[in-house]
Amino acid sequence: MTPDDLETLAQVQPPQDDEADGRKRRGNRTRESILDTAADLASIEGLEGLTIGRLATELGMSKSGLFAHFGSKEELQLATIDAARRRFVDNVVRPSRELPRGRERVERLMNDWLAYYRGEIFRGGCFFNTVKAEFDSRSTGPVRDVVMDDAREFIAFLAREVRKAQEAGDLDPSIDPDQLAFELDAVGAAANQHFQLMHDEKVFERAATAIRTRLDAAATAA
Amino acid sequence: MTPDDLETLAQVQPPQDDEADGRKRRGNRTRESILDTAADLASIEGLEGLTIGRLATELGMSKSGLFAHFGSKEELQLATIDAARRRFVDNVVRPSRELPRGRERVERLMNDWLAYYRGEIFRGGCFFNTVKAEFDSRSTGPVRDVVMDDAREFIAFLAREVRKAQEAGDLDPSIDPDQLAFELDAVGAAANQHFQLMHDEKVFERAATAIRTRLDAAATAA
DNA sequence: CCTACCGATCGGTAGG
DNA sequence: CCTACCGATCGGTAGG
Repeated sequence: MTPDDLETLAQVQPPQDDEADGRKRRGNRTRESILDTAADLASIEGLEGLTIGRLATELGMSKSGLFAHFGSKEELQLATIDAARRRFVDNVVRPSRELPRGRERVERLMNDWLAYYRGEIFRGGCFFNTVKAEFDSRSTGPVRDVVMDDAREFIAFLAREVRKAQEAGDLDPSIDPDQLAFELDAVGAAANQHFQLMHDEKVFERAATAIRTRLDAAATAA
Repeated sequence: MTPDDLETLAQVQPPQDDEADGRKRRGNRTRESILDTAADLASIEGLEGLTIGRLATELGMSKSGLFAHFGSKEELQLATIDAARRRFVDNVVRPSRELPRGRERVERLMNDWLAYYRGEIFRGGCFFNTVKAEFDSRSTGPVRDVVMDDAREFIAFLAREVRKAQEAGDLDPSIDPDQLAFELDAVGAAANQHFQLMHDEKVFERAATAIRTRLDAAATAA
């Protein structure tokens, strides 16, 4: 459909750094390290369980010193989601871009995704699975809306990659990309949750098997 | 393997009621209604987000009046899980018991499960999906342990039903029941989460399609 | 089942 | 980026 638009997934706002004295630069570096820690904490406790006091303690700074970087807890939550999205894109979305469109790229993407779960790129497992579950039944608000958009966007991204593999002649054009994307996403989320809950690495073999079976069934008899 | 042991899933402790004056009976009724409300709140906010103050307000009683029924927040959390398990068993596990073992029973089970999601039997969607995600990356403790055991037990229950369908000759004996159970569980959990997040009922058609495809592929060519 | 409390922590602010 | 605070709420207790 659209070209290789990982841009929609990676809305990176480059930190401003236009003052010569380096104070803003230092401030931005502090901000980034705050958000990295915040994303790790939130992957464990969620974005509500992420409290300013605990985050400040973890960083060895005062609550108000930390708070000065953000106007409110909601701003902190939204900035944390942005930082987490960058980490997700770097680890899961970007690497497979170097491969040509097709089944091979889809498989690489799935492998990177499972490796990201297994490697606990966030301290508490996938940040996005945690916050999706946290906000899925809460009333609307800016944070919930962003979480929902990201969830939707990732499945749409998977569906686009399936469609490209169909156009490349690797996958049967008659299958429904959205259906396959839903099933792939379900398997990945389940693998992350079971791994976090049971600490059993075998679940990744189960997930890989499920993904392979799904792609084999969708493959063109070439 | 074992017989129709839904007992392991439904460890119902019948309320004691041995005093003639009805005070205990009333107390137990109050306790049950507290736990029903607690399970609904926890399905939205999680078992940590379930605070004694909010629960008391919702029930129109004082914090300490409510607290008298439980010795600690942890006791309240564990009792809430018990109450939620009963509701889950009544709605998802029990109905299909009336069918003979086999593929038909598995399909009935899956249908009841999706109907339970769609019908929002808990106010915030499936209680167990919420608390699994909440506790999956937390450090061990009694609550996390029970949540993990329940998750494990449900997948094992699905696997047993698959095995019975194999023994009945409905499903190919060469397929791995644990693998199929993992995939069925993944699809169900994803359907619940997407429904809660996007409020789109179409996800249940996707889930039903995924389940049907999985069972068709596992069916014996009869 | 209640009122009345406890110390700790929450998000946030004043003022520097 | 700090100290020093605010009112609200947390889990829990004393005493009835």
